[in-house]
Amino acid sequence: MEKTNYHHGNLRSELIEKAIAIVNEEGEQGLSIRRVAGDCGVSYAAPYAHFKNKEELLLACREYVSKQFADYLENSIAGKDSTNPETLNVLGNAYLEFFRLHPVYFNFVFHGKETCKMILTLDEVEGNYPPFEVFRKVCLALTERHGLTKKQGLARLIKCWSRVHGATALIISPNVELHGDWSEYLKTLYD
Amino acid sequence: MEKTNYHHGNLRSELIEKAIAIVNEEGEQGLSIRRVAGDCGVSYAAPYAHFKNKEELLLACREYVSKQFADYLENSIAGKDSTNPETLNVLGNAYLEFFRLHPVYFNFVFHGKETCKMILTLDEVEGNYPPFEVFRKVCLALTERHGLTKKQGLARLIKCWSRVHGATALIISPNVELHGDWSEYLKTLYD
DNA sequence: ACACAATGTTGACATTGTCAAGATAAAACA
DNA sequence: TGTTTTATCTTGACAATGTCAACATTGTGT
Repeated sequence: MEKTNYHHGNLRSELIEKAIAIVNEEGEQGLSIRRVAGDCGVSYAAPYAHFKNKEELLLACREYVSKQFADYLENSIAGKDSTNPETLNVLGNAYLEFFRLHPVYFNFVFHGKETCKMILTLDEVEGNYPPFEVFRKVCLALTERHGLTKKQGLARLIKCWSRVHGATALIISPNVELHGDWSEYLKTLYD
Repeated sequence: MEKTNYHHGNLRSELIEKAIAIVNEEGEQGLSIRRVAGDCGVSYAAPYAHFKNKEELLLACREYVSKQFADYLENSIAGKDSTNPETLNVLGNAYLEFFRLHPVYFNFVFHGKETCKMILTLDEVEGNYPPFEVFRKVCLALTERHGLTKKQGLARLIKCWSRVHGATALIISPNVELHGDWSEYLKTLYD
């Protein structure tokens, strides 16, 4: 494993990780296939053995980050009661916190075709966007527990996601300036 | 004006318009300086007499679109009473409608540094983001008319913008799929 | 041991952003 | 008016990049 350098052995994964590292350091516009390849110590065309083109690498990166995002959401409510309405707030806060920790990810992930494909429904859908799934499960539990209709439950799910997303977009944006502290407005934004 | 082709006479404006046309037809990734120049019937380096670099052209385009956006918002409430709370809803609907008419603009405009710079305040700020200004004025009138504090008024402004933005992001996204009609959920999203 | 598939390398080409040097027209000025 | 200055445009050049084709190397299964 150390004498031969010809076969990397783990290239696909490392390409994704190095690409994400670049996005974190310089933003998406600093990312080139050739540079990622270089960072992996591999020639500039090597990535094409693993990804059809740049867009596919980006897609894999967005999926990778989305998985991290979903995990972060899961962890925030680990052990909590899904039928407690408060849990939905915890989830919302985690949503915001994740992008506060990684501001670059917000535009990176929610941008581009074929990314974050999500079907807005209370029912389980194979392959639905993982972060959305976390919200969906909580909302489903809430809905069943409190005897709401599917339509009411879905309305709540959509409302919650939409509001948290909108608030995050505003709070995270480097172009938006607030004189004062966001915490004073958070409650208004969510509920 | 027709015999000489050397000097275009209106290049800066036409560059912006042709660039926006390309964004509308093929999205931002299909836009190159050289192509825009070609569409204007001018050589590939001509744009550099008007814009320092590609980013400056993009910036001008985003400003151009933002102005259209602000005009659209203004028109939606022309002649309406700013002290009527309903006017804020009208504005929110116009926000959504604008991006329904031009879905590409949503990511185009709200993306990139130095774009859509806005200062969240109820007070007038020279050069604040024009579309935001429309919302701000209505909220200010509302605040004064109903004897709210500045903080309450600002909270309302932020809440409104944030919610409308979040809802629009969801509704507009080509990656989000809803079984059914958005109109059933709109009321929940806004209020 | 051998054939095949997976993976990696180099060379090549088109596209693009950007600059420098020079051409041309318009505007300012004497 | 004729000249000079400035704004605008053209061509040529270069580096970075995405992508492909041809070939090299390694691992795998028969």
